[in-house]
Amino acid sequence: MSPVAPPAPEERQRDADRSQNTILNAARDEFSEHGLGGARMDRIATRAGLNKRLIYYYFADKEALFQAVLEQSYRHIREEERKLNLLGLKPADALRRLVEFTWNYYLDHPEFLTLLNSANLHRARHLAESQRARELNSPLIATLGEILERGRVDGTFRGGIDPLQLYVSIAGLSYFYLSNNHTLSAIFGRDLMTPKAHSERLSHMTDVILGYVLRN
Amino acid sequence: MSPVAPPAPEERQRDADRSQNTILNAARDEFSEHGLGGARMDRIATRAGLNKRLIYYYFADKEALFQAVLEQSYRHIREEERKLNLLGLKPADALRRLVEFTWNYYLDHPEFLTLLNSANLHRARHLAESQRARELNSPLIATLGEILERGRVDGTFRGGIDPLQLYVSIAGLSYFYLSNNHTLSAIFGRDLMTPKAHSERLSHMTDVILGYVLRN
Amino acid sequence: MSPVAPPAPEERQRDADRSQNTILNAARDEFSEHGLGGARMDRIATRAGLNKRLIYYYFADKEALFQAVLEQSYRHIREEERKLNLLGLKPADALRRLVEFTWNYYLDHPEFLTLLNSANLHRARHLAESQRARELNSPLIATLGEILERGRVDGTFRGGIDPLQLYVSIAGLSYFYLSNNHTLSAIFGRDLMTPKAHSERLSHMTDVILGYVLRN
Amino acid sequence: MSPVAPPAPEERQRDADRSQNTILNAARDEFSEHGLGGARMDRIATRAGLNKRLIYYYFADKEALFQAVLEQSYRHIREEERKLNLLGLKPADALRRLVEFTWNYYLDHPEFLTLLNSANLHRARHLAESQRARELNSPLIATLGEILERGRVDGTFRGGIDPLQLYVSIAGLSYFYLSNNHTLSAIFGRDLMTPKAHSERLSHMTDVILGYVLRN
DNA sequence: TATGAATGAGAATTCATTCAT
DNA sequence: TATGAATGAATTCTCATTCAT
Repeated sequence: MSPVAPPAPEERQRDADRSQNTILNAARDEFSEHGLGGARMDRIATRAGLNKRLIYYYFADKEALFQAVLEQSYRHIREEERKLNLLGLKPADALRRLVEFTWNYYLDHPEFLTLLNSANLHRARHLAESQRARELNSPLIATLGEILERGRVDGTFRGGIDPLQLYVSIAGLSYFYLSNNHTLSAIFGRDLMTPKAHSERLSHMTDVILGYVLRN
Repeated sequence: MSPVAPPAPEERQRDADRSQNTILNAARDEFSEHGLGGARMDRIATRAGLNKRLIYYYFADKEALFQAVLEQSYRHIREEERKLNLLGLKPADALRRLVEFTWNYYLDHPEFLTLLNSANLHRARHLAESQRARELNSPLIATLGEILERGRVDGTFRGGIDPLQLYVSIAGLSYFYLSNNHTLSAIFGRDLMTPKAHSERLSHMTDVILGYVLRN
Repeated sequence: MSPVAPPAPEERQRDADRSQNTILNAARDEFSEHGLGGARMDRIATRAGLNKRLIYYYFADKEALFQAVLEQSYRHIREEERKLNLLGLKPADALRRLVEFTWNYYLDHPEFLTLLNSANLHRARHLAESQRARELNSPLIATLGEILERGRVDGTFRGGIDPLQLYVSIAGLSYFYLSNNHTLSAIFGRDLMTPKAHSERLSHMTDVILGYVLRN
Repeated sequence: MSPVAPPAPEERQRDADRSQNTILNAARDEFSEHGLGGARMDRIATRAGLNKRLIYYYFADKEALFQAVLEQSYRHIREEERKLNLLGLKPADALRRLVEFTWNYYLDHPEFLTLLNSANLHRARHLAESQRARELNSPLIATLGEILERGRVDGTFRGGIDPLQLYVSIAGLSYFYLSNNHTLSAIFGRDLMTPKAHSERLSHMTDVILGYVLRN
């Protein structure tokens, strides 16, 4: 007779959830370090400290796992974006805040950048197949539209700015620097990842965005 | 007597060069479509129309081949950059020209973007091991420095702009849009690759850069 | 309800052991027939009746497999040597017995000879890397030392004989004949593998060893 | 017009002979270091400093090359054996001389041992196919027969000794020690290749052979 | 005689995935 | 839910050999 009582159903469920999450995190790390093609199911299992077979129990296959990781990552950044509360700030401050947030998020979540690269290498097939692609739309586009409009109305911002274009620009300024920092460093022989370099970059990007947006 | 003259030694030599080049181009396409991990030596051979063994005859292994492709790609963009002759233009025009060139180059060479992504996924190890990493430094940094200085002197540009920061920003504005166009399109439900979208993007980027650089 | 009881855990475990052993035996045959360089992993799998992938599941690679085979072979001969119980015999009889045992072991285990040759071709690198190299030391050296001492004391043996030298000589007399029997036969045009030839050789070797050891 | 006169026919012949010999020596080294299965045609070409294609020009294929190497090696030891002139010595001295010669030859030509091992691994197929196998028969067997007979007649040697058995024994005593020195050293933890160890071995072997042959 | 280019067959090893329990 | 054993299909890389000159 087993001395340990079998777990109650809800406990088992909790274990299941925990295992799934452990796998997802392990997979996220593996995919972001090696890309989809370079990731190894074996390593994911090892990272998760779980049996490889279990991955297939919860996720259909490598592709589905990658899709799940991608969705999770998008969900996470979207949640963070939602917390920003930009509309409580003056338009120029809201933009400063957004530039700063984008920079810091990418800095703190380098895996997000490489995951996006992988997703694009595969032509976003994993998003196209996702049921929840639309949920992944950034709430910031609408917010940004409103900020730009307010700024235009109060006379501080120039008019005619497409929020999506601006969103892409803000993202691009951080993204390129961080995503390509290895090649940039190798080629320009300059360490781009020191705290000083970081603060210079943030300051530069803020200047660029505000320089563009502010009615001189 | 053979009716066809035997190829001169230089000619024969050129066969080897031609094979090597064919392989390099095929490899560039394969790596850029699938990444380093997803690329298949078999497919490279097929694309090149050459025996797989020959790839190993000329290049040590997959890694070395990737490195060669990367070097070639850098060399190519650097050559094009060199042709730009920005110093013959007025500072503001020179910046417009540079934004436009960067955009068009990335647009015409999507493989360059994905190769860079792969290189960075591997922490630029392939550049670090390259003998010629330094040759790959962009001539534009110096040129950009001179343009910025001239603009400052003639009173059209603000001062204190780091050429490297500006270079990275110009690149980033194009890069993010093009490299991530699949995920962006999937999520925002907007086709970013129409001619109209392209010209809007170019116009936006030019405004951003000049809006930042011009003294009010 | 399944009519067959599921194997107990120890049973299942034994499956793994059995597979490993099957592989080891197949590998031993393949390596001994073709040498390390000439052995084929595919053939080992076929001989074992198991999937080739399984070999890599249990053994890191060809080299590690060879090492495992080598260790197993040494362990086997050492076990047999241990059973000899030479100290229960009179010194001269003990030597006769040892010569006979060595001869018969080599005769019955031709794979041992070729494995040793392979190991030496590779400068015993596989033993050097073995954790258990020391366990493979022959118990016979000590035993032989005692036998020689007893014989010396009872006046039948000459003194001053190094047990290791004698051990090597006893082994060498059988080894050369059996390991090189193909070239010897080809060159001298005499079949060395008939029963008669065998018994003549054994008799000759015994004479050589005793002729040397006995105090005239 | 070429400033260098084309080589005279006999010179070309000399070049051809030289190339063949260079290849044979390179092949001997390669085969003896790696065995037949582990030898690489590429490395042989590199060792020879000649084009790989040339090997195929002179030798049909790898097997034929191995056969040629083997024949050459046998020819060489047979030549040296022929120079020994044992019949000019007293029987016991002749045997001492032979033991010593065998030992030194193996010591100075370790490649001969590994080549023999390879040949035997392949069941002496390469000798069987050789036209000149018979030439490779050792002249020592006859000589040894005569020595033994003289010794018997002059009362120093026991009778009834088979020269072939004795030849094999003399060879085996040296062979095992030298051919297996790596495994022996690894297992017994004793360096067998010091000058002191060598002279002890030679002395031991001489004692063994003479102890056996001498009439009490 | 000599050589650089090229190749098909094969070899070791890897990988995602499934079986059996 | 969880796992160790097993596998087929690749995948990278190697090798002896031949082509073309």
